[in-house]
Amino acid sequence: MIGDKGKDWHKVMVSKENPRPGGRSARVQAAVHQAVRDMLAGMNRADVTIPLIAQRANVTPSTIYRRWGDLQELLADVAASHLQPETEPPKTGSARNDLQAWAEQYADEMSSGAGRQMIRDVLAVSDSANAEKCCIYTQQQLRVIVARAQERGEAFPTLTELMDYVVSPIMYRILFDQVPSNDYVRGLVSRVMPEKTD
Amino acid sequence: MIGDKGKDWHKVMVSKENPRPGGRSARVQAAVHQAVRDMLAGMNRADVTIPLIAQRANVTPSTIYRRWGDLQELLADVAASHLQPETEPPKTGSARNDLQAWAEQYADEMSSGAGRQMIRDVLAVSDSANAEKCCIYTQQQLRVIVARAQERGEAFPTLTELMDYVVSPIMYRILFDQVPSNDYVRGLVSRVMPEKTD
DNA sequence: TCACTAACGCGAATTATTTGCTTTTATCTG
DNA sequence: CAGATAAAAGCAAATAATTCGCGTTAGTGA
Repeated sequence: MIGDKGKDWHKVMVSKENPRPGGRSARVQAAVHQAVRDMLAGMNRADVTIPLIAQRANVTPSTIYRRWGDLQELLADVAASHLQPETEPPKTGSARNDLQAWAEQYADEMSSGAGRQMIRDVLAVSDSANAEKCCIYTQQQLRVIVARAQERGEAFPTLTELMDYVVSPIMYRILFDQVPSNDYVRGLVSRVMPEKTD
Repeated sequence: MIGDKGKDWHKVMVSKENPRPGGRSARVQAAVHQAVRDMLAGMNRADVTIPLIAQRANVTPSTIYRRWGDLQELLADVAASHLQPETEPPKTGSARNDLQAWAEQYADEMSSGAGRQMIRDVLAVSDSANAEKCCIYTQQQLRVIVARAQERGEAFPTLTELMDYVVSPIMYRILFDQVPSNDYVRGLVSRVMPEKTD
């Protein structure tokens, strides 16, 4: 039947999400997220409070408290949803170049003031669900590059090796040390690639 | 002159510390830190508030607000001061074993509930001074091991390699992924050591 | 269309935070 | 070893954030 009038496709689609994702609830979530992003961009972090966010989102503070609990959790939620990459790693000539380009961009994004802060926000919450999400996003990106290499028959590190020897050092430096330079990132890539002229 | 009665040696010693570290100020700091540790150990994290800490430390809340600003900064301060190792890495037979033993213990400590939480506390604050402290502590430990290897003339990775390929992957997993197993840590150590029977 | 209820809004009660002022006491000077 | 000085602590009132009970709105399923 063509005009099936599907009566419950969305019920299935979102079955694992919030029990009542329709209309208003979704609007509130969007408005609150947007308000947080705007305020984070335009003012001192310490001045961002839940009452202010609520005002800007045209929502009652108690709504935010009931849905998110406290500011930290809200910030972590917003940060995690922005750490999700929206595009695949760009294709270059080779898998190796794909990796290098991806790693440099990853390091750049995460090193920026906004990126660093988002990571901190995600990690600040004791429930590590958001942190794991970030890890999974990264792995998804890398899996694409690994798959391309396989298709072409190029020798390539495993996903685990990439996480351990490229992603981890970048993230450690961003969090604990000074931000990684492009040269540093290129060095990490060289280290995990099978011998090559470089 | 022997009984020099040095009148300002301590002024020099602590010149980079708080401007007034003597007596009362130090007592307050100790009492507050102790109160935080006790409460963190014995109750739900979400129930730890500054007024409660103040009560337990026999101090006025405003004292804490004035010195530390907010709960996050206080927790970060307490966590950082406990992340400082108090002993040198234990000596085993070889530098390689020193490294392996140290890495396993490091991973264990940091993976524990308390350890993870301390790291999160340290990272949660935007001023990254505490985070850098942690990094420096780790490097100090590793430098001892590297120096021992040099003394004995053993081939050994550089400090940078150890940070990038042993410490970073451990920390990444603790923060974003599942906690590293002992086998995993041993694998990391094998990877950075010059070819060996393993 | 109607019943049902999750999620929101409202406002009062509670709790945390800020702030101006006073008091204590570490540190410096003579 | 007295003062003198001022940093840090205490106190309490004012402000702001958070919680909570209860009534209302509006997705959802029949």
